[in-house]
Amino acid sequence: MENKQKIRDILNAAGLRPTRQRLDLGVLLFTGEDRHLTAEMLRDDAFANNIRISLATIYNTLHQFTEAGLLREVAVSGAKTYFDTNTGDHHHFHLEDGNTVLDIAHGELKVEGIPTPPEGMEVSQIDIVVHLRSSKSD
Amino acid sequence: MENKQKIRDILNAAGLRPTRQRLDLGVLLFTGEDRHLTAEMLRDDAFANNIRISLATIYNTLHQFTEAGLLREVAVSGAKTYFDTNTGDHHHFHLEDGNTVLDIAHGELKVEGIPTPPEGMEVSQIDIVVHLRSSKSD
DNA sequence: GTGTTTGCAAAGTGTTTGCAATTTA
DNA sequence: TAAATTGCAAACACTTTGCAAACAC
Repeated sequence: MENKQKIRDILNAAGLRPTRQRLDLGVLLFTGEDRHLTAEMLRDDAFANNIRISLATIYNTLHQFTEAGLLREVAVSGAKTYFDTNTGDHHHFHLEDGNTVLDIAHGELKVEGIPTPPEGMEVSQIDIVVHLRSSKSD
Repeated sequence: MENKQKIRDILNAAGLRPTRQRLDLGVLLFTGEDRHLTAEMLRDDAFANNIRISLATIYNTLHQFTEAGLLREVAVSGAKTYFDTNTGDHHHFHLEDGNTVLDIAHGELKVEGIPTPPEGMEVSQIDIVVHLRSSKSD
């Protein structure tokens, strides 16, 4: 499977040992479309693909990948932490069901007038979450 | 104490019975400056003011106030839920220490180009969090 | 009095940690 | 083989819930 080799390269570049678990998760995360997922979603996905990985390792791996710049943590709302495989500059829709996060295409949304941070502080990131509710008018 | 009467009016208007706990918390929340706080911060604040209230009631009250439109829930990051006594249209700074949330004055920041929500959805709220880190260059 | 609210303790989520066993280089 | 990684179970932080006692109207 050529996917595995690609992931192996990514891990090497990030200085992470290509263990079975990291390779398997890497394939799930970095093959195909960009995704937003929680630790639990990834665990379920792994299970569905007959990959046995403990939740602790899922968490470890997600954080290592994030530290290596392969993922981006997204704080949308509530208790769960989402990880985004799209590390580029973009923002998010968050659905009221509390379980769905979608990308807003880069450029579709812009901030105007970044406010001056308080003394001794600087902006490290700007997160915009557009909360959505269903517009049923029945 | 005239504060108590003001809070009593607010509670009445919101259809909430003016119980001792709701009055006391109301005074803490709606007297003086706008605040951002977690349930635990409010509990500590209450204790410091010799007000005995269980954490369960703090949570209940925060949610009831939020539902009544007296507070606004702010999802900045991490596990804790912040409640903002400023229910107006504004956004937030979030400090890297993970414990401080500050208002960005209304108008200092604007979104340009609100993206089209997916089919059947409509925008219910836009949250902007400007994450800050200390700019120490020592 | 009657329905609402409170407070406790217990249960529930989502996440992290300690550490022995396993795997990688 | 030495160092890094895994997995389990236990610990954790934050929040919610069930229900009897207390309270507001």
